[in-house]
Amino acid sequence: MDSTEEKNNYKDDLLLRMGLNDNKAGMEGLDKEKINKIIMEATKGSRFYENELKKEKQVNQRIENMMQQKAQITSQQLRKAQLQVDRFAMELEQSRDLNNTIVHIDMDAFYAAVEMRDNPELKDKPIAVGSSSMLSTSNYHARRFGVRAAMPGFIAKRLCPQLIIVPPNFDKYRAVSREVKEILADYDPNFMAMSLDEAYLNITKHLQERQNWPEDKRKYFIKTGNSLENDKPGKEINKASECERSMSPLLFEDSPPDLQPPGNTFQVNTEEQNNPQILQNSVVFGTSAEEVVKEIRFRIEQKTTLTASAGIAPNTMLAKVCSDKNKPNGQYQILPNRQAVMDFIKDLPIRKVSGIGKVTEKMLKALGITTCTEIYQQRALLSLLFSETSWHYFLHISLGLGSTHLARDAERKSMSVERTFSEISKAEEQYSLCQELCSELAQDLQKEGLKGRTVTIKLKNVNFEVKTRASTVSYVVSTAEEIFAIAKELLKTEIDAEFPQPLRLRLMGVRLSSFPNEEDKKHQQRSIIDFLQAGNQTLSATGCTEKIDKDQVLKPLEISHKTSFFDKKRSERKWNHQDTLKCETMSRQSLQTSPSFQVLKKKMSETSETSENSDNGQIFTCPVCFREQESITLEAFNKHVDTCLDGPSISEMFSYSHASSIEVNKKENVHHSFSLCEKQDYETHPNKAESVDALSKEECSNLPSKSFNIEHCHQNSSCTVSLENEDVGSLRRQEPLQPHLCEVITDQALVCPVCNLEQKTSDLTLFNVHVDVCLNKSIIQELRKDNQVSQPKENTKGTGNSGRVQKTVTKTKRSGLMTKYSASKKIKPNNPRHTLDIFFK
DNA sequence: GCGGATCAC
DNA sequence: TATGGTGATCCGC
Repeated sequence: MDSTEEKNNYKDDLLLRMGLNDNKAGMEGLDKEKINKIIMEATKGSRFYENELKKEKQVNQRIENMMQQKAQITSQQLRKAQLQVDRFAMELEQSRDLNNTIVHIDMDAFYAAVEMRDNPELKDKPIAVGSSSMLSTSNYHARRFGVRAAMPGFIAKRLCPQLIIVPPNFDKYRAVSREVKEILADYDPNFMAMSLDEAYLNITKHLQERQNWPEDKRKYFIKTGNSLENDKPGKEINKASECERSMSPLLFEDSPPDLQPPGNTFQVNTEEQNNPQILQNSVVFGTSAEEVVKEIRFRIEQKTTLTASAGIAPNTMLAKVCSDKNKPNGQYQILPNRQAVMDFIKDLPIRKVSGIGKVTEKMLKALGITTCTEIYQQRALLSLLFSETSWHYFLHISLGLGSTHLARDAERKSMSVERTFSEISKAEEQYSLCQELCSELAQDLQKEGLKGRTVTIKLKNVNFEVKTRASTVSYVVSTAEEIFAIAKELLKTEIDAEFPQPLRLRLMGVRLSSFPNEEDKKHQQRSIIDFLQAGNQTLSATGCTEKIDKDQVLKPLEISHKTSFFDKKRSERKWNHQDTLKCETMSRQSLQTSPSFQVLKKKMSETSETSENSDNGQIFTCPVCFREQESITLEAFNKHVDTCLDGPSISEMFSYSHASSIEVNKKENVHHSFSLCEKQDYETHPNKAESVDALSKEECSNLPSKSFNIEHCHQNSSCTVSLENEDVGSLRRQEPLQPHLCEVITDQALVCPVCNLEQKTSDLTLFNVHVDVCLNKSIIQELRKDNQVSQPKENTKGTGNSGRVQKTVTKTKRSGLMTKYSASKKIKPNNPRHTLDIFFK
């Protein structure tokens, strides 16, 4: 969103009593005091407020610590630091690069502006986009009442009872954004979009080329209607212009007139003011950077009827600050010479700089620093009080330095889903919710073909306290079931830790990270060959040799060369399935010989030789699921193959949810991860979307689609599911999430060698995941105790943790572990995404 | 690698 | 009645 005003949201005013806000209270609006009073009344005593106070105290503590540290600094240390910092500053100065022209474009009150454009009724009214619980943005009219982005709608309503809150239409914003993007690409095909309404351009090259452009190429006709396209230079457009400014749906009365750029009405440059004929209905833009940006803004407004603000400077940091200076509907340039830069920087409040937030501002303020000049004056001190990264950053700012090139879109590092809801305290509902989030995440991951090794859950309780818990495994995961298997364990730990009190949650999130990087991927390519060469031994260890030959393993590879990404994914899944079927009859390994135990033993003893195996660190491709396995050891790889053969989480889902099926409310239990059956059913019977676990055994077998048969069901939820031949075909066509056949043996009790607890699950995958997670936990605990990881885990567990283990057992017995998967509470779609960056990618 | 914090949008 | 979702990064373990 735009403007630094919004950065200083009401909380700052309220809790931190920050400096002046540039709210120009008109007759119609409210003054600052009134605004604060109303906000305070609405917020005081709330859990949210209490948490804000708590956070504020933490920040104050941090500042106090810093001040103590400062007090201990000797003048000698300071002098020494001064020399060091100045040396670095000198280097920075020498590397100063003023040769690039960077532009930052920022749409004015974007979402609100779009809504006003498309609904004239809203034009003269205060509006905001969002919901009663959170606003994304407000128009300038509403801002006069103190209504800001990131403010809950219900408080905004108290500030401004006439406020109209419009629910967001992201599809529309994306479409408008795309139009803007098309224009931007003309000036820099590699422009960098920060969100739907913000982007950086490097127009250096464009400027060079433009110097030789004839006037014709810089000429645009003015239109006032919006029916015709006016996006190409020299194209004739409809009727003559009225004042362009009136086209804007925004109200700009509070925009400082002296700051309006001279070309605000696009009155063009002097050259063609001499040509009245052209002035009638067209404009010619000059060749300077300023003219280019005017042209961009002109074209944006012509095309979308929306206004943008812009900043022009030698680097991104400055350009960003500039675009805020003459907002809305204005632009500002810092000329590319050192003096101009330093003049601009001189009194610039540090808070205006992107990257300096509320907390940093407050910390620096405690050191008497509010402007960039003051940063420079205190540079030696800062180098002693802050990390190297931080003081380097501060020094850059104080010298007016920033990026002079736009970074290529970096590879994604994580993907997540989170949701806020009204309180959920029942464990079953929490698991169920977690499962849904995992499904959503898996869908998103699939769209980008991502797999990762670290699963993180995020929990926020009703007091707004946030916790994250992560677990990293040695293999990549991507399906809902795989992710949930890990997330569930993390959640369980938290639930258990709070027992007998419930976790009272208001938000839950799931994130996947540790995606293999390019290096890893190359490695994987090689490893396929390695696998084929060395694979026979590997396979024989799993007893799979005779089932899979090299041709079969090669198939997906060949396909991948010829077909699209999605086709490739599809075929991978087909192959997964076929391979699984081939291995279906394979005899199960007994737990004792299961490779996961070998890995476990090795990890536990951790004695000396990390690698007696020559395959250490190699990456294999699993012959069953055909996913690359970045295994540390052959055993780990074997373990994976093992679990793959065991067929993962469908069975787990089934056993997990089926136990509760009797009590489950069918209607609400709409989309659990029982994708095999559910999806099948979905295709042919769209309105019969109840998940299978909501149905009894009899109902199951009576399902019209007959996608599966349950051969037997114990009371303790053990089921054996088999697919008939024709169903296999249809499943393949439909790309099931988990194309594994599954068989569940429940009578066998598995005892985790780490926590010593009996695991009620019979699914080996699930069990292995548990052991994995458990092991991670215990290693961490071990490390925290500052011990060498050498004692057997049983001992470890016996000491500090026994109480909790016991408790867990109790709880496990109580709930039978087969936690009910009743439907989660209806989640209020409180606030949809604000920014969907995928659009620009 | 983990978890809390900060920041941007 | 009621205070968001996504992604990145940094720091101190």
